[in-house]
Amino acid sequence: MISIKNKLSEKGLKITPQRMSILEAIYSISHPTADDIIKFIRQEHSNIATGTVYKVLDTFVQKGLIKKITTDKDVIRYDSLLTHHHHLHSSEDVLIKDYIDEELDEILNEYFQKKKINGFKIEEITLQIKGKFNE
Amino acid sequence: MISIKNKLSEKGLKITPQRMSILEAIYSISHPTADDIIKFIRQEHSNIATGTVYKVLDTFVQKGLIKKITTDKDVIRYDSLLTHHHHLHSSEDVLIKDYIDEELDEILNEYFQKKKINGFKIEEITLQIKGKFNE
DNA sequence: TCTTTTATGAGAATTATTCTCTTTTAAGAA
DNA sequence: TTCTTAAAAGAGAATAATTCTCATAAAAGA
Repeated sequence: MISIKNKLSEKGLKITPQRMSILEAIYSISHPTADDIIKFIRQEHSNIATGTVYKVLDTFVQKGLIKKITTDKDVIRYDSLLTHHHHLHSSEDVLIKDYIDEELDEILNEYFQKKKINGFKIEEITLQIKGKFNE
Repeated sequence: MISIKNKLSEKGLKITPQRMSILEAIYSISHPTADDIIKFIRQEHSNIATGTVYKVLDTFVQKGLIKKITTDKDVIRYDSLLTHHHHLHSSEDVLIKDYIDEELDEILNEYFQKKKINGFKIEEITLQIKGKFNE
């Protein structure tokens, strides 16, 4: 809990029970939607206004505490893993898993160091790897 | 126009004025949203029901005539470019450009031929390349 | 403890999308 | 060409996700 408070104050955010619950929820649920977070908080703790959740999530994204993930399949999801990574998307359902691969990142960096894209300055490369999870 | 008809009948789809307009719109607008398509058709030609547009877009995706693209920023967009490619996403606005790079695809294929991902069978790899477009 | 700024709550509003059901139409058969 | 029928389109209601508004509450520093 102390570390959640720290994460908020590190970013200059006021510490409120709502923000702490939301951040806890994001750490507890894998790639949650806003609705997942609302349900989690309402079941575990007290009530929370949906508007608050959306507003706080925006704030967290702005401050770099979490990231958005998008898929073809449904609404926006949030990701608490901040180290650079990619995503494995199930082609059959909604499942998403994080995929960390520094060797791959290295290869991509080298590749795009040589091969410039005309009129475009790369900031971040994320792979959407679509496929099938077995068992 | 004949080629649009052909594209529909190739996929076993009935040729209707609505489907032709929608397909035309997708070819005319870069990475349109459903709403972009509706506006385009209503300004150029006749009226069309929004439900029809959504239904037809789904059908087209199902049949492989177009693909969905997602961004962090807004709603689902559609892509008429069918050859495998990646996307350059502006970090400043909503602009998306197609990025075709067969050399890169080759490198990725080779890489993942060697390095298997445990419990996952890759079907398609798409890069989301975020950055800045300079004029 | 007080003050001020910022956050939260409640619910209305908006937006995107889907659904339902009736009417229309494309396309192959006669 | 006309007929038949399955499939598509239309209209608009319904739903879902998200945003907005504004009054109230509560952090955090003075």
